[in-house]
Amino acid sequence: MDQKKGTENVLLDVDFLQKLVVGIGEVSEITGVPARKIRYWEEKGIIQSEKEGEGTTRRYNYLNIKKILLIQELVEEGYTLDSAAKKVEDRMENLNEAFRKLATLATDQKDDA
Amino acid sequence: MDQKKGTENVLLDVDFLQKLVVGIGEVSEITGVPARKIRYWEEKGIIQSEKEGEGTTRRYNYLNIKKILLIQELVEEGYTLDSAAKKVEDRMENLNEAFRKLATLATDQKDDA
DNA sequence: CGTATATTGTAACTTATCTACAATATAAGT
DNA sequence: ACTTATATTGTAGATAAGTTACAATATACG
Repeated sequence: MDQKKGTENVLLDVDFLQKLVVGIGEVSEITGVPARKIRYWEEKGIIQSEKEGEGTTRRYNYLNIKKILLIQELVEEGYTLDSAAKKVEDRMENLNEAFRKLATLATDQKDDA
Repeated sequence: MDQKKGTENVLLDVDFLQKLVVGIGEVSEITGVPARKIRYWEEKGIIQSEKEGEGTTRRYNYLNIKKILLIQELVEEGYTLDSAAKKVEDRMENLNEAFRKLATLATDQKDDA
C-alpha cells in the first residue's frame, strides 16, 4: 500500500475533486472574476453551477471553475463572451472526458481494496 | 500540448487543490462529520483550518479535509481521538510531502510554457 | 460513583449569498 | 451623434451559512 503512494494520492485527488464544491465568493477569489460577473454569465447560460436544493446557494465544482477560468482567459484575449463560450465548450469536452477516465481509475482502484 | 493531456490535467488538479478551500458545511457533507464536531476537534487542536482574516469563516483545503477523513476513519475503528490524531500525524507527513512534490511539478511545467 | 474524554444543543450575532430591480459602459453599425 | 446589442456593475432587502460562548449530556473506565 505504501509502495504505490504517489499514484494513489493523485487518483484520490480526482475522486475528491468531484465532491469538492465551493461558494461563489471562493470562486471569485480563485479566478479573479467578480461574483457579480459570475452570476451574470450564469444568467446568460454561459456557465453552470450546482444548486443543492431549493433556496440554497450556488456551488461550483472543479469543472465549473475550470470553465470560468478558460472563458476569462479568452475574454481577456479579446474574444466576445459568446464566442469565448463556444470555443471553451470544445476544450471542456476533452477535460470532461479526461476527468471521467481518471475518476473511473480511482474508483476501480478503490474496489480492489 | 495535446499529447500529454492526461498528465497535464492531473498536475493542474494539484495546483488547483491548493487554492480550493470550502466552508465547514461543505466539509461536513463531504466527510460525514457534523460541523459541530469539526469545530470541537479544532478547539482541541486536533485539526486546523485556514482563517483568511479577522472575523471571517473557517476555510478548509484539501489537506485539512483529508486529515479529518483519516481521523474519522480511525475513530470509527475504535481509536481514541488523541491517539487517532497522533497516528494521522504520521500519515499526513507523507501526504504533505507528496503534495509538495506534485505542486512543484505542476509549477515547473507551467514555467516551461 | 467519580473523573476524564467526547459529543451535542442552542441563542444571539456576523458574514456570505440570493433575487430583482436598475444603471452604466463599451462596441459596432448606420 | 444616435441606436442597438452586448457586457458589466450597483444595491436594497431578503435568506442561508457560519460564529462564539455558554451549557448539557453521553460514554468509557478505574
